[in-house]
Amino acid sequence: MTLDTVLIKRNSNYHHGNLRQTLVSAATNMIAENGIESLSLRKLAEKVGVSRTAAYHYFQDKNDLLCAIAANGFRRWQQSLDQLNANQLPERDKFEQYILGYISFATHNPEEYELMFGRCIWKQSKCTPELQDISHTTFQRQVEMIEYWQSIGLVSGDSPLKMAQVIWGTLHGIAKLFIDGVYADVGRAEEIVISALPMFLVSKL
Amino acid sequence: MTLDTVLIKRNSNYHHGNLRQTLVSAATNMIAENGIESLSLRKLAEKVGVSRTAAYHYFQDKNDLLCAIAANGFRRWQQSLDQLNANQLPERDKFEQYILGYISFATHNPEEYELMFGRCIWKQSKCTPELQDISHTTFQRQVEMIEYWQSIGLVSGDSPLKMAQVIWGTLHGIAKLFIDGVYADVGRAEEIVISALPMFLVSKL
DNA sequence: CCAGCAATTTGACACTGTCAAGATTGATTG
DNA sequence: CAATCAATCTTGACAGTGTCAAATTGCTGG
Repeated sequence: MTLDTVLIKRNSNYHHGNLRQTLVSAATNMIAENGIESLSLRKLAEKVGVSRTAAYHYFQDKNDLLCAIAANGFRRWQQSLDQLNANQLPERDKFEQYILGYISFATHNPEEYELMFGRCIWKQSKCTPELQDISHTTFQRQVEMIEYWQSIGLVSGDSPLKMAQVIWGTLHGIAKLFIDGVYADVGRAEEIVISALPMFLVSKL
Repeated sequence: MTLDTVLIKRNSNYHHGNLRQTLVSAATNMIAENGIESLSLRKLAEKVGVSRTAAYHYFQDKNDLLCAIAANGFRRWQQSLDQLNANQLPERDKFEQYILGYISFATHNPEEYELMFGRCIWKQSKCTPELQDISHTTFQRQVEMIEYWQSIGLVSGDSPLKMAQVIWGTLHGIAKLFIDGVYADVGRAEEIVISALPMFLVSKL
C-alpha cells in the first residue's frame, strides 16, 4: 500500500495521496529549520514536488496554512498536558513539571511556539476557527490546572484567574526572552524558571 | 530656518533637509497605524514624496531602518526611566510606577514594542551595532534598578540577577499576552500586573 | 564657471502571494 | 466498456516587494 502510493507518486504528480498533510508537515519542517519569515509557498511547493498554487486547494491563504501548523502545535502541547496529568506524582512536583515542560516546549520548538503565540496570527481576524477553538480550550485548561493547584493551597494569590494569568505571563515572558536571544544562554532557562517557582507557592513557614 | 528647509522641500525633491529623520518618523507612524508587516519601503518613499530607493543612502537595509526605529523606542523608554528616577517617591511607589510604566509603554506602543523585543531583529546577526548598544545598556539599567530594590529589602529572592530576569520576564509576558490579544481586554492589564506585585515584594509579616 | 561630490532617481531583476483559466486524473454511472 | 464529472493539479498572469547598478541632478569649493 505504501509501495502503491510511492509508485503513484512517481508516475504522476496528480493525486499523490494526502497533499494537505504533506504540505503541513513539510512546512513545519521548513519553519523549524529556517524560521517563519523564510517560508514561501513556492519553495514549499517545490520541496513537496508540486506546482506553486497546488496548496490553494487545501488552504485559503498562506495564513490559513500557518494556522493549521499552529493548531498542530496546540495539539502536541495538549498531549504533553495529558501525559503530565496521567502521572501519579505529588501535586507540587506536577506543578514543577508543568513549568519545566512549558519552557522546554517553547525553547525546543521556538519557531512553532512563535507561530502559536506570536502576533501574526492572533491579532485581527486572521485566526482560523479551528485554531481559535483549540487554542481557546488549551488556555482554558491551563487556567483550570492552576486554579486547582491554588484551591488545594499549593499556589498563592487572591484571585485564582488573575494568578493563573500572572503565572502564564511569567512563563511566556521568560520563554520569549530566551527564544529571542535577549537572555543569552538557553541552557539556563530551567535554572531561572526554577528560581521563580517559590514566588508562586504558598510559603511553608 | 525651519522656513528655509520648508522652501527647499517645496522647490525640489533633491536635498530636502534631513531625509533620514523624516524617513524614520514617517515609518514609525506607518508602523503604529498599520503594523510592522504592512510597512514597505516603496509605500514609505511615496508617503515621504521621494523615490523608491532613496532610503538606501541612509540605511543599508530595510532591516537597518527597522533597527533605527527600535533604537528610538529604547531611547524613549530610557527617558521614562530617567523621569521615574528623578521623582522623590518612596521606593515602593517607584517600583510600582516602574511596573505600571512598563505595561503602559508596551500596550500604548504595541508595534514599536514588538519591534524592540520581537524576534525579527534580535535573532541572528540582524542587529545593528547602534541598536545592540542602546538595548544592552537599557537592559543593564533595568537589572541594576531591580538589584537596588532588592538590596534595600524591598524585592525578594535569592539571586539578584535571576530575580531581575524573572520580574522582567513577567512584565514582558503579560504585556505580550495583552498586545497579542490572548488576554482580551487591554484595559485590565494594570489590574493584573498590580495583583502580581506582592509576588515580588518581601512580605511584611 | 566648472569639476567633483553627495543626494536622488530610473531601470532592472528575482522573488513573493494569489487569482483565473486550463489540463489531468480516478471514480461513477449509464 | 465508454462517457461524463468532480476533484485535483498546473500554467499564465499580475501586482507588489526588496535591492542592486547605472544614470541623473543639484550644490559647493576652487
